[in-house]
Amino acid sequence: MFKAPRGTADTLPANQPYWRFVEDKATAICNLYGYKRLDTPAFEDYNLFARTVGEGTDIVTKEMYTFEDRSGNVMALRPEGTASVCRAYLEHGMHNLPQPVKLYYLAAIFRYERPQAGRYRQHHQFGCEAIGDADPAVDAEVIDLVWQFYRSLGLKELTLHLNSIGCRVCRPAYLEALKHYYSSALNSLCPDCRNRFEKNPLRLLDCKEPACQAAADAAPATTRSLCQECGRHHDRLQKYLLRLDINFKFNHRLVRGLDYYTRTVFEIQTREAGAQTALGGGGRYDNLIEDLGGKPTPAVGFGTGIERIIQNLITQKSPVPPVARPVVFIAFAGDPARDAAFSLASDLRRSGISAVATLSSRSLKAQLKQADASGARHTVIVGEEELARGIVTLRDMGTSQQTTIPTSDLAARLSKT
RNA sequence: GUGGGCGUAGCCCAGUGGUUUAAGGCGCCAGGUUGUGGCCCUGGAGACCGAGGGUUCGAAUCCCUCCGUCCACCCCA
Repeated sequence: MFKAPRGTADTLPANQPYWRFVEDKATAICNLYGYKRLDTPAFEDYNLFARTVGEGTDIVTKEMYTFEDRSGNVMALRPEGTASVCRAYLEHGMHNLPQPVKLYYLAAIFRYERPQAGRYRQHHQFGCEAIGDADPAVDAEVIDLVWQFYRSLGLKELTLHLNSIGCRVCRPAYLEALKHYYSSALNSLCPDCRNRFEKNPLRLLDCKEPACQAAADAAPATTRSLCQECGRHHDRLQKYLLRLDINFKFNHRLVRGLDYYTRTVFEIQTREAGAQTALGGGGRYDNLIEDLGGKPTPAVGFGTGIERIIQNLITQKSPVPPVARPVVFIAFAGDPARDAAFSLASDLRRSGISAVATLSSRSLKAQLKQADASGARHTVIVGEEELARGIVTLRDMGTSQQTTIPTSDLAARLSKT
């Protein structure tokens, strides 16, 4: 028997209400904030991701689905959303539009990981990008958008973590200071951290090893080494967040795992859902567009995981809108009426009334049972007697009240309910 | 990639001192009402007990390997 590939899942009808709910809220919030939808291909040139996410990152080195197509082009399934959006921005000359260009996506994301609670090989993200404006008010708006999105879903116990990791001007000096701080304690660090010390010192701060926690906690904060511009940006962003009444927790150890971030980085964390506390995150990436061959273009955005949101909704027992139910179920009494019932269902649908009918020969009892399970508010019963008189029996499934009405009045009657 | 738990019908699961028609519940189908649902009763279908190999007279049950799944690390959504 075939099974869904490891780390992937079917979204069954029973779970669709959650997906519909989350996607509808995402769409609504984007309409509210003036973000336009952009869909991009599920795979891109390998180098698009390698260059932006970072050659040395875990995502690129061991998590990307990389393959050669039949012409020998090296491609990769998208492991994140931002690079594709930036590629599309450049490809379609969106710098000619009023800036910032505000875009959102709902897309499948692929990473070859060992699955566990809240972590899959194919997951889905809702993300927004505001490209072409360096003002911290844009950072604030993006954070506000995702925060209000979570609120509209009814998510509770969320914490916004905020940090600034500087820019090309001030980060080199900070990294030197960080390495200087760590250099004396190298032997007490975990092997990963010793490796990070050489390859990506910023990630030293992110280590979860208990032995390294103390060192990371006491490490110099990025914000202490920010250049004047970055410092001012960071301060102004915080003022905007206060103005928006959004609480945040300053977290000097928040650095994020993608190389393209500059200045603002943030993450929204939740208590629920096991070890996966990150519901969403993002930040500013002022060099990314330029690195892809465009003019220097500042930008900021976020991505949030839909599976993790749904997991939270479920553990929180949040109610979600139910799926649509049929208005009417068509049953027949006795085989001679089957064809009439079949046609009646079709006629009702052509009038825009959602109708479900029994298609094969079954007892009326079985049909009523199906009608009950379908959730239909009414059941129409057509039998030989009704056929002869040009009427149908209309049963209200809630009250069990039955009436007979002329078949010709049925559509009008059902439209009213 | 590393470590641990678990794999019995669509779902939840009993059975792991070796010999069973592999039990039960939900769901499904049918009947109890030859034109009527949600409750109840009765019956039925549905499992080569994750896969392969081994030990044995005999394995769902013991051993090995693999696969899958879950949880955690790593990393992230």
